[in-house]
Amino acid sequence: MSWRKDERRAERGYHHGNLKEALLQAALNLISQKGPAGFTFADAARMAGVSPAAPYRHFRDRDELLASIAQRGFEQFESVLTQAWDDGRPDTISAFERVGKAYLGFAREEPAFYSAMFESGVPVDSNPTLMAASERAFAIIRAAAERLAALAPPGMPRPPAMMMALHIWSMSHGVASLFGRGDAARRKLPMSPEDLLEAEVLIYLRGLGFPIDRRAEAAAAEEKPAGPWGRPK
Amino acid sequence: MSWRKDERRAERGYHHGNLKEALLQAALNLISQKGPAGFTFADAARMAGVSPAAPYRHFRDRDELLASIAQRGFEQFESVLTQAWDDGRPDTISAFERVGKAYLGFAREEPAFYSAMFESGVPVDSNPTLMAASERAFAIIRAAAERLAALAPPGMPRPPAMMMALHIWSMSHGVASLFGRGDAARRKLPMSPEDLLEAEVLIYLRGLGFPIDRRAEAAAAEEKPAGPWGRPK
DNA sequence: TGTACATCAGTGAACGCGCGTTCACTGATGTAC
DNA sequence: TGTACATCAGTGAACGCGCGTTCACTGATGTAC
Repeated sequence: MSWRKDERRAERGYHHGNLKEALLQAALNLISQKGPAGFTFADAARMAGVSPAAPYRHFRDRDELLASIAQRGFEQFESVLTQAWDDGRPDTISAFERVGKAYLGFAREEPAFYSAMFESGVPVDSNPTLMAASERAFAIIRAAAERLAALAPPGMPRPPAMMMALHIWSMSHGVASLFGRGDAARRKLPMSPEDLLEAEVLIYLRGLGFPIDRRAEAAAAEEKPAGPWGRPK
Repeated sequence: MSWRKDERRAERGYHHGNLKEALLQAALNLISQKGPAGFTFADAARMAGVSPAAPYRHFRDRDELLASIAQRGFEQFESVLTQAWDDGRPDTISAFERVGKAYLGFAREEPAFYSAMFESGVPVDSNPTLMAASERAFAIIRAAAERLAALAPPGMPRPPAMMMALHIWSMSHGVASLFGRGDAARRKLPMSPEDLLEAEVLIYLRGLGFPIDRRAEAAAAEEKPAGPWGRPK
């Protein structure tokens, strides 16, 4: 068995070269396998092929590693949302819908990041750089809401963008963490989380006075095969 | 130190009498202190004042204990929601609002239950009785949505109750788990989670065609002191 | 270009600790007669 | 009413294990001259 380790070492030499990165990747792997609770410092070291003392050169303790992951998660999240938003092209509404889908996509494809960011118990506001990363991600949603609010038809009271952003965020997070997660705790749903969220946001926007076509969202409900979804008789 | 333990034993005799209950309480305590990850079987035994082998008479392992807590959580959740709903008295809309507040109240006052139910990684659908308890709780929201849907004014297409229920649930869970939690991971908000959720639901219902007074929800936004909330200029 | 030296990343052995789990046991309780 | 016995809940000692953390160390890298 031990030749494996030796071989690894032979390949890479005494110095790893990129251990910090490797530890983050290893931890991510472990989190996505066993949840944020089920990874240990020693585990990560083992997976990266170094001795259990090596990680201490890069992280003070397990919590610091976890916080680093959450931070990187927020950065990647921001980048995904930014790309989806694409500064509101080609039009605000469809870009907005793309952001919603990107949100769910991230939660499903990166459950390890998502749970480190939102469910690991890392208190975001205790770490300034983590806090800043989190706020940069939220800022995308907020900017999109701002643009949407500016689109308010004449005669309609312009909704506060911050409120809209918080509403949209809570809808997205709610759907993602109940029905759209990438792990075993995902709850079954008689439709795709994407459709559920899209209908939810459209109805909400109509409630704010936006002229949303009623058929678009009705279609989302009707197209599905019958089931607990409860097609109206 | 050991007299403490002896004294405890002297008080209660050789048999504990209600150990299963005591273990559940102990675990709840530990979870609310350190999160669902931070409690151990041995810890719970110690807190209940019994030997580390004693819990095995009542639970196969840690996971079974955790599942029991989640189950009890859903039962209590159901009871809280049922009481708040009060079969739609005095009128459907205000009872519905009460349910929303009760949802947030439960999440804040029972963070240990809430996280065992929704964030502990216990897969709900792997355990039939847990699944059933979860469904009974959701059924209250669904029943309320049903009554609300039946209230649709003439000429308005009646919204599918299941969809409404899922939308409301995701909003409530989103607000609760981002802003309304009872532990350190709670995010700061320029208003109360209750007001945020209430406005969100009202706007949503208006989007479905319900005649919701616009002032009610505007008030929620305006009454607050200025801040990041972004009072319109 | 070569050499000496400082710096740094990773080693591996060691430690104390608490956990999960098992075991034969013992004390208490309930019940049959 | 009393006694014998079965059942059951909790004991406490023991185990192997893996974790977090420390330590003096060593091998590699970079740099000053």
